[in-house]
Amino acid sequence: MMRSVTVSTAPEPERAARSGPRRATYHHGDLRRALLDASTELAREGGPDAVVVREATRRVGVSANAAYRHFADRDDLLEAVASRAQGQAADVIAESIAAVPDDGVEQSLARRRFRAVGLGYLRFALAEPGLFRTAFGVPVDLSRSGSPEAAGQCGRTPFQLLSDQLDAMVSAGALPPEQREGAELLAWSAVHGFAMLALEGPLRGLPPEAIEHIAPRLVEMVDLGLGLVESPVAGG
Amino acid sequence: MMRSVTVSTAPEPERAARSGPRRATYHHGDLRRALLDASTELAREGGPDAVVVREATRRVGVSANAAYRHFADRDDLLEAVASRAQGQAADVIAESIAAVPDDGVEQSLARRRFRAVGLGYLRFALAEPGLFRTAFGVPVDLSRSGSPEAAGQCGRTPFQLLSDQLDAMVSAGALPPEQREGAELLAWSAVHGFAMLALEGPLRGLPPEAIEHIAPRLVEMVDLGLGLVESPVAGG
DNA sequence: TGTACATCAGTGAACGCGCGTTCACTGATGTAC
DNA sequence: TGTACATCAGTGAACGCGCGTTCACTGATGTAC
Repeated sequence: MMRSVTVSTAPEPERAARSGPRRATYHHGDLRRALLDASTELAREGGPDAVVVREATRRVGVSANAAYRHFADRDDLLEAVASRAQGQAADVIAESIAAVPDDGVEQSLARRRFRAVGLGYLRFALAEPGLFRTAFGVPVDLSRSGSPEAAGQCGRTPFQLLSDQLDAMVSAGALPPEQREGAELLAWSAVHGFAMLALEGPLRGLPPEAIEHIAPRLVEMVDLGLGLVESPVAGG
Repeated sequence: MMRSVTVSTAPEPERAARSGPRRATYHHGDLRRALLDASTELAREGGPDAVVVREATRRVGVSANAAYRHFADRDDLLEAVASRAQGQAADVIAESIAAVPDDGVEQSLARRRFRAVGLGYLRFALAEPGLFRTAFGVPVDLSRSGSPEAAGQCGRTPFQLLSDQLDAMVSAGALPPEQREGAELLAWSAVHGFAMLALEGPLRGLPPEAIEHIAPRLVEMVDLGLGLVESPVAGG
């Protein structure tokens, strides 16, 4: 249930311009987009470290310095790729939410949709490890987690989708309002940590079955634990 | 409560040999250890990527290739540093567990000790971000999470400490035995994810107060959620 | 205790790599008149 | 519709950097006799 996810790297009809290493015309036409496409593919293949100006320009068939007409520096390019990757994650999550069948019970529906956010997040992480690490591993602060650049075709960012479902949980009475604040971070931490441990951490060698077995337990733990959290405990 | 942690980088009395950039004698005496010390310091300052053979040898005052008498290659060195860093994490966690006061109620004690594992993990992560990322970000499989090299002075690895406390929870009746299997991964994921989001992910900008506020809620969520997890839900 | 010699643990120089970025440049485009 | 010219979007070459790693070497050490 967590394998066959297709994430289109370049949904735009711009591929023609990238087909050959040599362009017909001196001017490229849409170099910014082409570089972004190529860089996204690099991220997909090898994560954030694989986003390399020279390689991206090489793939597009353009001189290395041409990139600097469109991006201030490598970091600028990388951030653009990260935003895009977040958008793709958002679409997988949105799809996961939309796939939840409506059983007519509001509270149950809210719960299952909430869990679908986590499962979608993990599905994306495991299907596109490189993009995932680029989307959520590159240090970009929370403020950008709500910016339009990081939104998918669904119009929302992953963080927003999570917030939406938490709000819905409260509305449906599945989560006490006093537990709502900061709940994003608690939920996000759990799935993010699992993804990181499984992708580049000590769990890297874990067989896919084990991962698929754990994922639903993890989101269940969050779902159930979230509503029970009391006032912060002093000391530790 | 989560700030003043002192982690000694080189607990051994070998510092004398490293004092000057030039040794008195041609032979170093304990170059392997010295390189490990220097590399650990590099990791402490800049994470795994900062572990660089040339810089380590430079700091020790030895030619770059001398390192290859003691480590097969850079990766070999990095793995040794990662194991050491895991050991240091283990000691912080062990300390955190030991600091839990005994109130005479077995179940409560087990719970608070279990939470102390998570809080200790986060304390280490925030106090020593570079070492943390080296310890748990470098892809080393789970098998090594139980190896002696990754143990601290307390004799246990972080993973083992976590397992120990989960076992104690079951013994104390704080965790149903049928939920015990795989519980390490659920708990670990939550704190690991929070640490990663806060250290190099989108939460990087989060103020320390926010982090200290969330940490106890997070481990509480895990503690409470863990015991409630039912049989895996199909579909999603 | 003295010495020959194998072995160990360093050195210095170099290789090849790929990177980000800057420089002065030129070909293509589009707009004003 | 034709043309002059500013602007835009590329090029080619180069700089400087730091890295991991290998080579042939030599100084220091310790052991057998």
